[in-house]
Amino acid sequence: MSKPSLARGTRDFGPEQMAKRTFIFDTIRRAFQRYGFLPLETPAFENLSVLMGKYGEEGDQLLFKILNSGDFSGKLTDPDWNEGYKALTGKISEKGLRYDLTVPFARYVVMNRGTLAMPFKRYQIQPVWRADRPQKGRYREFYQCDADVVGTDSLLCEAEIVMLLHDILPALGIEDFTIKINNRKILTGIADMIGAHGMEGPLCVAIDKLDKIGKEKVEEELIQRGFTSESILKLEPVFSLSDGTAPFKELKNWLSGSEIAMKGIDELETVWKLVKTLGLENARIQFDVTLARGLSYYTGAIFEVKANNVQIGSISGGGRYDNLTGTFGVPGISGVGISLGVDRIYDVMEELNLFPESRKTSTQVMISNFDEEAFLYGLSVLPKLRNAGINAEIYPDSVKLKKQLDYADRKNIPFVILIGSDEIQSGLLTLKNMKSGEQQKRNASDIIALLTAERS
RNA sequence: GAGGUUGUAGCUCAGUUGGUUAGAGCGCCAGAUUGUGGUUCUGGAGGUCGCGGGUUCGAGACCCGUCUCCCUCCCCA
Repeated sequence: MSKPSLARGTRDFGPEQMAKRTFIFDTIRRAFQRYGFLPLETPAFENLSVLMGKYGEEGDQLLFKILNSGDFSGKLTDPDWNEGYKALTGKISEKGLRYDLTVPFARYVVMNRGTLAMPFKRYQIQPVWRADRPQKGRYREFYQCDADVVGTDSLLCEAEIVMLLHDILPALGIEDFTIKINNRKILTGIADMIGAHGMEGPLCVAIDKLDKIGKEKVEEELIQRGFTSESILKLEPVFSLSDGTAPFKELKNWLSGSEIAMKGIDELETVWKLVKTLGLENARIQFDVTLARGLSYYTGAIFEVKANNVQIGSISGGGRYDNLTGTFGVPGISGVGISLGVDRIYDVMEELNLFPESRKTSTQVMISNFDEEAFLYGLSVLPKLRNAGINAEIYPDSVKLKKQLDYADRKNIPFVILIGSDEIQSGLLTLKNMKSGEQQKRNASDIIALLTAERS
């Protein structure tokens, strides 16, 4: 016999936590549906050929791989063992747990492109798995809520994502948040402008840390990553720009020589305009050149949402990807989407005390079980309550009333029906209000009417 | 994957330089109360001290390994 334990980075969710999580899921799902997204679910695991190479090298490493079933090592030869673990992995594992919902979605779109009404809008709420080291707000199994549109380049999609976030987060009580937006094309243009063509990857990683470690440290890191001091000098405008409120003009002057950067700026300006046209006042959107995060497949807009005044990383992220389906052989389908992290939103709401006070119980009334005769009588009342739409249960054992009331108390059941010989004889049951302690004698249909009224 | 930190009852934690039988609060169970929960009082149960090895006459404490929690880096929801 061994002590039970949870796998690293995983958690159980008890009834109380589930009530809160369900509240989040329901709020998000309702919003997704209101914007015309349709539901989709995909398998927990996929063939590794689908997942590998989509998230960069780092991502490949964080994929949970599933060992082939059966005699996975039978066909291995001595050279296989000496080729290193990466080559070996390919020979003993063909499947992996999904790392996000976007790539499985792209796979689905490619496999079903003939039958989908394009542009196709889908939402998907499922867990994903990542084999990284757990930390605050970071788990190895967590839920993502994704909404994506594929099959259109329209920047309305980006604007709608902004709207969607402005619907969902306040509905959850998160009023103080910032949607940071950047565009991959601008980053590409910057890399070109400073004479570091194709190096936007490392550039992004370093720049992204600006607000965390400061300008000097960023410059140090850039040198370490192989940028020339000349390039870094040319990068100067980025630092002065980063906290401006309407930096597009400056940015245009600086990057006028880069066609691709100008296109990126233009795209962002359009998004800003569309958001305004959609009637959103005081949008919590902020352009941030230093926002460089994003999985390797992003090509246009990049989003990241931060809840302010909390010690938790971003609660949402997303962006536009032009060639994700291309990696499955079907190019030319552009997509854009957003992903909300339920587990982090939960942590934020917990930290800010934002969960509405909800009834911790689902049972509204419990019938006591005094003795055999009363039990049988109770069984005849129970279905009447349930048929009337009242959540009801009967205590299953004939034990001391004290114990039964204690159970009701602990389960936060607001009403108890006491049935004994008196009640059976008169047909008037004792309805006890557990909060006030008061009791009244009523017949079954009166009780149903009372409880129904109580519920609303 | 690199570095740091933590682990003692169901929970939160004490436990002296290594020394008898490892403690407290809360919770749990039972009784006070044979038809009445929360409050109170009384009593009780509950520990391979994360796991494995080592040092020692003797280890919860010291050493090594390992797992886990939390944190920093990397990266991300």
